[in-house]
Amino acid sequence: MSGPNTAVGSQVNGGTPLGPCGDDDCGIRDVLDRLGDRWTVLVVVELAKGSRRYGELERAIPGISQRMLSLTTKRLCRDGLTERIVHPTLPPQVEYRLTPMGRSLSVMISALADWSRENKAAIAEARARWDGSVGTA
Amino acid sequence: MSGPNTAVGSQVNGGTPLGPCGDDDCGIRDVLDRLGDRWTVLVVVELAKGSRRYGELERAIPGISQRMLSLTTKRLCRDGLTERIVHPTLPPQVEYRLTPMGRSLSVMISALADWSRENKAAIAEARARWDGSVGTA
DNA sequence: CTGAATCCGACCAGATACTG
DNA sequence: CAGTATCTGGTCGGATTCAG
Repeated sequence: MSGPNTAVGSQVNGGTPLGPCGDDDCGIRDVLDRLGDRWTVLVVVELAKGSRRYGELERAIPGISQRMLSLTTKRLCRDGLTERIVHPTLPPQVEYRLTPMGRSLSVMISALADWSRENKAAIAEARARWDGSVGTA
Repeated sequence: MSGPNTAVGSQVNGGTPLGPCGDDDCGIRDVLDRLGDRWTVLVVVELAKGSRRYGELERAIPGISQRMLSLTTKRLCRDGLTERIVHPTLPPQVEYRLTPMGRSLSVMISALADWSRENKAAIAEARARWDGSVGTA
């Protein structure tokens, strides 16, 4: 997984050199603003397992408040990443599921999760080392 | 319900089914907390192009304050994603560069940037459609 | 059950001024 | 040039309450 690149001063991938727009961020922020919040990623991960109802999501994501779940699903729907299917039953049932675009995003998130797992220990170690040499003085 | 995931089996990727830990987020948050803030990603992207000095980063990332640049680089160093090389010259020069782990992260970010570019238009369109049907009434 | 609305605290981030 | 310290404000997120 480690970058096979040899030159530090060059790009790290061949497909997109991270900077085809020059100094611009090319809209990375657009995605990160969405992924940056506390819950969006977790909701996408849960929906990647299959369609879920409101209460199912609430129970599947410990700690999320109704407010944040509502806001998060609404934003995802707004951006075309999820669908909201209302079953006119009694009591009402609402089903959420990823759109094809949402599913493609979940692949990105999955890759990020892989990276996280692979490097979590190394990060924790580096952090401990830094804290030890700086904090203790 | 405790385990509704058993009968779903609709994962979107084969490598890692997004949920090998059951109900846990597997530390995705650890990465997202780092990537979530406004500047970390931009700094990593800039450093992916090559080593940079403090002032170079400041100029390359329009809008970043000295405070945030300082905090961001410090956090990246702490997590072992960047190195800080001090040249004992006059005036002092400090060079920042990605570590191998940082470079591997920049690959993830690059993939995310690719996704962003590919889907930005679709997101904007979906958002406009949603705003049009909901906001306008 | 599925939300929306409101209040409120916590944290992030910008501006500014100062130091080595 | 390369930071740090302090003040302040805007936004995110939680708890509660109300509604369809």
